[in-house]
Formats: sequence, C-alpha cells, structure tokens
Amino acid sequence: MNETERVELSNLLFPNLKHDREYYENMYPERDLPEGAMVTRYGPSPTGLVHLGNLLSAFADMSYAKQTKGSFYLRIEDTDQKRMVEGGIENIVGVLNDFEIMPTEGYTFGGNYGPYRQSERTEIYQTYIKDLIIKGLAYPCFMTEEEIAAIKEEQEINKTKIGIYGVYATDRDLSLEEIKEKISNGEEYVIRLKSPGNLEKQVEIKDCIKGKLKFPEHNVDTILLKKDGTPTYHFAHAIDDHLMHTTHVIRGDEWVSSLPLHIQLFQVLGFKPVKYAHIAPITIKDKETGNIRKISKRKDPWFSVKYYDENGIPIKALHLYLATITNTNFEEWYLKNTDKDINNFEFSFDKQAIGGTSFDEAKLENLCKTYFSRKSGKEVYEETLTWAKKHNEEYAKQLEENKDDMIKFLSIEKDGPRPRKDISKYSDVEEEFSYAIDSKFEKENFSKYDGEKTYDTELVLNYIENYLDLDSNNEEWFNKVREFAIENGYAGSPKEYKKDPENFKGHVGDICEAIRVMITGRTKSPDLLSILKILGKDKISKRVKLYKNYINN
RNA sequence: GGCCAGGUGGUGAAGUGGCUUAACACACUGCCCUUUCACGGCAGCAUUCACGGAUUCGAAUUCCGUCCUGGUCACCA
Repeated sequence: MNETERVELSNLLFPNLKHDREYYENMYPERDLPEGAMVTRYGPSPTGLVHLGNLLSAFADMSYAKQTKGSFYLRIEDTDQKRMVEGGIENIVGVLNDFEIMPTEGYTFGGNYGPYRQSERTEIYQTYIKDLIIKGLAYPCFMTEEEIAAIKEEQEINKTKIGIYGVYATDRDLSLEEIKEKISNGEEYVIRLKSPGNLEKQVEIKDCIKGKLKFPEHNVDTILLKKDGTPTYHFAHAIDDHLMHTTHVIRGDEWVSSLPLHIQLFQVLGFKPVKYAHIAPITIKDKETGNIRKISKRKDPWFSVKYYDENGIPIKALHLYLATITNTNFEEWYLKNTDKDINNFEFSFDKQAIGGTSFDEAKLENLCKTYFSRKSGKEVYEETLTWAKKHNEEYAKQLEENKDDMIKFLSIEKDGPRPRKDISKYSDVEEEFSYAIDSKFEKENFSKYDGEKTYDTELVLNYIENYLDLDSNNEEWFNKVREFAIENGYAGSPKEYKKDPENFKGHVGDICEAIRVMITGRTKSPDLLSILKILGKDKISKRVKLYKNYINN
C-alpha cells in the first residue's frame, strides 16, 4: 500500500473523527512544574475491590509526587466494559478518600488534562490510531478467534514464540482492495501494531527500581484497538501518559514483561519516553505449602482494604506500614525520629525492594503500637470516638458521656520519652480500658477477671479508710502502701519476701494486686495511683463493695 | 516451555570486592529494672549469605552452571 491508499484506508476505518493528532498535542501542553517534579498517576480499573497492592502503589504515587511538588492524578482505566463492576468507580474514589491518599487532579478531582476516564477518550485513541495507519505502522486484522487459537496451538507444538508476528501476521500486507472487500462482507476486525521489532536484537531498559533490564525486542503485532473500537491497556497507557505528561509510571511488577512493548509503542508514536518504576509484589508465606506467594484475596484478610477500617487500624498507621514496604530504610528513620511525621521522610526509588516484600502482621501491629504511643490521650480519645461512631455506637456513646475521665485514663504514662505501648488498634481501647467507664464496669462486673484467687476485701477497705491519700505523689503513696503492708504482716518488698517467705503473708505487690483487681477487674493495668486518682474515693469504695458481692455469690 | 526477575536468620531486611568474627527492626528466649502490665536496659538467636565451580592476596558482593521461588506470555488491566 502506498501513502494515498493508506490515507484512503484510514478514512474508511475512521470516517467521523473531528480532530487530528496535532489538535490534541496542542490541547495538552507541557506542565508548568518545578525542576524534578514528578507527575504520577494511579490507574485502577473498576473491575472489583481495591486491595492492598493497589493501595501500596497509589501510596507510592502520592508520596513521590508530593515530595517533589509534582502532581498525582487519578485515571480510571475502564476500557474493558465487560469486566466493569457496578459501583466500582465510586468504590475507588471512596477508598482513596478513606485512606487519605488524595490525588491532586484526576477523575472527580478536576484538572486540565482530562477527561480522566478512558471510556470518555475513545476519540483521542482513534485519532492516534488513524495517524498510525496513515504512517503504515498499524493495520486492520480480520483473523477470527478460532484462527488465532489454531496458530497458538501450532506454536505450542513447535515450541516457537506464541503470538501474531512475522509469517503468522497474515493480514499485515493485505491490499486496500482486499480490506475493502472484507469490510463490505461485514467481517469484523481489530487494529494491530505493525511491530518493527526484531527478536534477535536486545532492548535495554532502565527501571527506576529494578535497574538495568535487558529484553529481546518486542516483535508481536499486538492489538491496539479492539473490535469494539476501544483501545487495549497498552495503547491507552501510551497515549494517556504522553498526553497527561506523566513523568513516572509507578505500577505493579506484573507489568515488567510488557515493558518492551510499551517502549516500542512510545517509539512508534514518536513520544518522549516516560520513566518506569515497577513495585515488587506483596507476598506471604503460604501456611499450607510453605511457598512464598502473592498475597491473595481469598486467603489473606489483610489483602482487603476493608480489613483495616473494620479492625480499627488507623489510616496513618497503615501509611506507616506502606511506607516501610515502599522504602526499606523508612522504619529505621521513623524509630529514630520520634518527633517527625511521615511527610519529612524522603522516599527514593533505590531504597525500594526489588524482589517480593513479605506481609508481616507482627510488624504492622508493632507499628500501630508505636503510632498510638506517640499520640496524646486526647488524640487517642478523639480518633477512637470517630472510629467507634462508625463501628460501635454503644461504645461511642459511652465515650462521649465519659469524655473527661476517659482522656485522663488514656493519658496515663503517656508523657516522657518512654510512653506506654498497649494499644494497637481502636478496637483495643474498649477492652484495655474496660475499667474506665463506670457504668460499663458495674455492668460487666468482674466477668473479665479470669484468675482463681480471691482477695481480702476487709484488708483493702481498711487500707482505703486509713491509708489512702489521693493527693500524694507516687513515692509518698507507695511508701504508705508499704507501711500498711508491713503493719499487716506483709513484706515491704518482693525481695524481702523471697528471702524468707515463711515469715510473711505476702508482699506489697500482693496488696497492690488486690487493689488493682478490685478496682479494675484485672491483674494488669497502667499505673495504679493514676487510676485511683481519676476514680476518686467514692468510686473506689463502691468498686470494692461490688467485688465483695461478687465473691460472695 | 520461552522471556524476565529474585534467592542473606523465625520474619522484614542492610550490604555494590577488604571497614562484616554480616547493621537495624520485628518476633522469640533468658536476665535486670519493677507494686502488675507496658516501657526501658543487657544478653542470646545466620561460624555464614540456595548449591557447585571459576576469577582474586581477599567474594554475600564479579563470572559460569545447577536448583528453587515469583511474574508474564488475552480483543483483562
């Protein structure tokens, strides 16, 4: 086919396009951004639920764009209408909102490079395809699925490379007349790339994360436009990332094998290449097989994004975890910089894992504890309340009714360089601080206490009456407890008791334990005096009496 | 099967030829601190970096082979 024939063909195939390539090139000019600014994008397809892997790449997109003062946009990749899920797009936008991974532009976020939904860009794609046809770089292919399947089978038997290329690309050199005839016969067609690649030659590609990668050139006549006139991912990606001036395509590592195609597409289209960064997959060691595998929706609850919200894992703590996965040096930095927040950390591609990153539940939990330990009692209260309003209304109500005391309880042992680490998620608060809300304590009584020991209420009552001074400081208070212990035949310290157990009924610790159980319903708690002070004498006595009833029944 | 990537302790990993008798963190164990728990401190936890060979005065780090694991080979993204 000569050029005039190709022009005729292009008009036959795409008679109704309003604009040409130049029009779009001018419509989306270069972005006006500072030097080194990265333009990234999150391009989900609304075919199901958002999962951890998606979130991780969106998080990386956001982080890199933010720290370089660039742009992070959301592009909906919905070129496959068959796989569309109802509410899929709303879900994506909702998850991004919930997890505070906010695009600066894109679908529902505005911006000058839209539309940000691929199904609304069909004309653009077709315009570029038309141009490719004129240049002889793409062609209509009329092969049926059966024919293609037969070729694949043959290739499998012959152990040659699978796909439509070289001698298998029978429609590559169809004449204009033949094409016209097929079309008038009503034969359906796709548009394929006329791949200039040579399998014998190598392409070298630099991936920002993986480093230098070498592949044989791409030589398959990949489908660019499907029968229904919509583009395949590969083609849409090239057009969109060019027109939207993406600088870095950050995506899952399942894409590295199509890198030669994508590079070739950019070349054929005459676009300036983008940089690629392929993120290692999140993996997990399968309990049954012992093998490492990609994290899975069915087997791993953590895979689903809903898990974090439902279980009360704070969004910011999840960010912390995503950051540790993203950059291997983040964790150390975060532990050292107790006063800094995640925005002060500088992410870099060369600190990103190359192989798989194993999901570590224990690490997540620890990170959550550290996160909570750095929050003030008031902050913990407020965040827990917000969470409870959504997931535990009854508790939310109780929290609101007991706001002041609750904040005091949550603030115990929070000051200083070594704060408590006892909460790893919002849902822990209710359980860990079960003694904090009076009405709740009375109702649940001592049902949470699982020890077998019973304690002497007369002894404790006596102590409260005659020795308890809620205005004293910790040292004064404890000296009094010790004094009381000794007078009642207990050792003044555990050491003393250990030396000569025969001579004592027990030691101070036992007295404290008795008090603790009676007023908190448990053997473990934060600093006792602090709790006593917040409760006040009346509530303390009441609880001891409650305990008395409890053991008598 | 072809192509590509990766294999360092229970886990995540640092490490790019001598500074490594392999950092750091999590987990676990023991001890200490201590009125409980948590925090914190100390110690233990890979005589060795999948395996074999080569290069080198010297290798976890370079090269070759083997094995294992993962990804990918759609008119899905």
